[in-house]
Amino acid sequence: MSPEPLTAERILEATEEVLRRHGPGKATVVDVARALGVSHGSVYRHFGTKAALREAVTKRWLDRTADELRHIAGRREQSADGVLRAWLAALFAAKRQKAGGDPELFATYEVLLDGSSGVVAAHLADLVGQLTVIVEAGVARGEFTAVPGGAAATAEALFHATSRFHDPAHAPEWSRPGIGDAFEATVELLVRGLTATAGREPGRSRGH
Amino acid sequence: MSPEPLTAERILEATEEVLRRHGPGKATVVDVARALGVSHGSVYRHFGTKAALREAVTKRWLDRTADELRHIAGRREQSADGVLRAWLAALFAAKRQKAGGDPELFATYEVLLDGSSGVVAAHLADLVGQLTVIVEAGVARGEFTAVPGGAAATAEALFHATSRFHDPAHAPEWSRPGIGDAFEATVELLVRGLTATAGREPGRSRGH
DNA sequence: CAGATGACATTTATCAATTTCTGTCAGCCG
DNA sequence: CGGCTGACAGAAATTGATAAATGTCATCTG
Repeated sequence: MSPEPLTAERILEATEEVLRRHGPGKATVVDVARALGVSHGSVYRHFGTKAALREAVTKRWLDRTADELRHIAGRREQSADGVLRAWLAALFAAKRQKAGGDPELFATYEVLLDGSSGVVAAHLADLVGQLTVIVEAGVARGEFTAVPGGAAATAEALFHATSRFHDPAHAPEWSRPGIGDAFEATVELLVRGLTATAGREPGRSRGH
Repeated sequence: MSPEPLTAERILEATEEVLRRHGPGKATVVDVARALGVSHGSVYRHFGTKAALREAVTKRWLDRTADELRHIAGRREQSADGVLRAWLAALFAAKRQKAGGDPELFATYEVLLDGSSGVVAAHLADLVGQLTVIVEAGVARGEFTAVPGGAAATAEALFHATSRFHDPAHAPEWSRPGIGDAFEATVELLVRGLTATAGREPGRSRGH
């Protein structure tokens, strides 16, 4: 009655399916076990806790996006400006697609996200790391000027400055009409800031 | 037994006090009435609904910050760069102070905020309006270059790009050690983008 | 004996009964 | 007569008893 061996991978697939069917609130590990035709005790052999199972399935979901972006960040044949724009656009597009394509599943993962802070932190660190690579490449070419604090601080600033276009908390805005223009405007402003002439005095005039 | 006439203002003060005492979940309009020594029917004479009362008290709270900032936005004796930096720093400082000074009360208003979407929208529009004034002044002086879309679109981009430092959703991060540097880095990047040489080609190189 | 099972204790969710709160309004009071 | 009251109906929150889920582990099975 067990055609294939019970592997972590199969459990994760079944979990995704159960989550898609029942939603985050009503998906139990008994449901997952039933979908696989095994007892729930067997699931606990692979994932010691329900939270661990949810985190694993969340990680998988996040990694899919991160891997998609990684190869853009690695491009060297293009101007840093172009790579940065492409990467940010791809990030926005990926998130928008996930939110717009299957809203219920997206809502499910939104719930899962704030139960797996460690996984999310790692994901965000990964993305900021990719941005850091892009910024460093741009600085090396003399195209970009990093802010005081270096490429890592610059990447973090870029990431947070664009959070309206990738943070799930802002997902409701992504279907608004002017959002594409707002994205363009923000990216334009940030790219201008990065490509500002290096020799110029950064302007540290204090506020009051 | 009624020393002063029952005015909307007195009700709002009592409501703030009750909210501070009981928190948003357990603050009832009967509590507010009792604090004022009147029946709850009298409160309903001034605020037709509990939601209206909560919105009014929320508006008061938000307006305090907005008014503080308004006079900074109006400064003309200073460089636009300086005004912008001062305004953003004041916004961040005000929010940080509210969140750090009385965390429980801040949490209370956080709950209130997502029950009064209209009031919040108006508040955000007000702040973006102030930023627009600053950007317009900078453009008029030849200090700033707006992004395609004009001063309003630029102001909106600035506002969203700095949301990590004023959106209550990010309040937990405001007590982290490096947050001041992160703020400086972000503002630096944005100001550079605004003050970028007007003659330069904005760089519309497409991603892929 | 590696891997799965299902009975079990403990925690967490569900549901209906009961209480409390919101919002209205006819009447009271100064 | 303008402003306040308090009894009331319907809506929402609380409670406590019941059911279901999580996580453990001695036992079984191939």
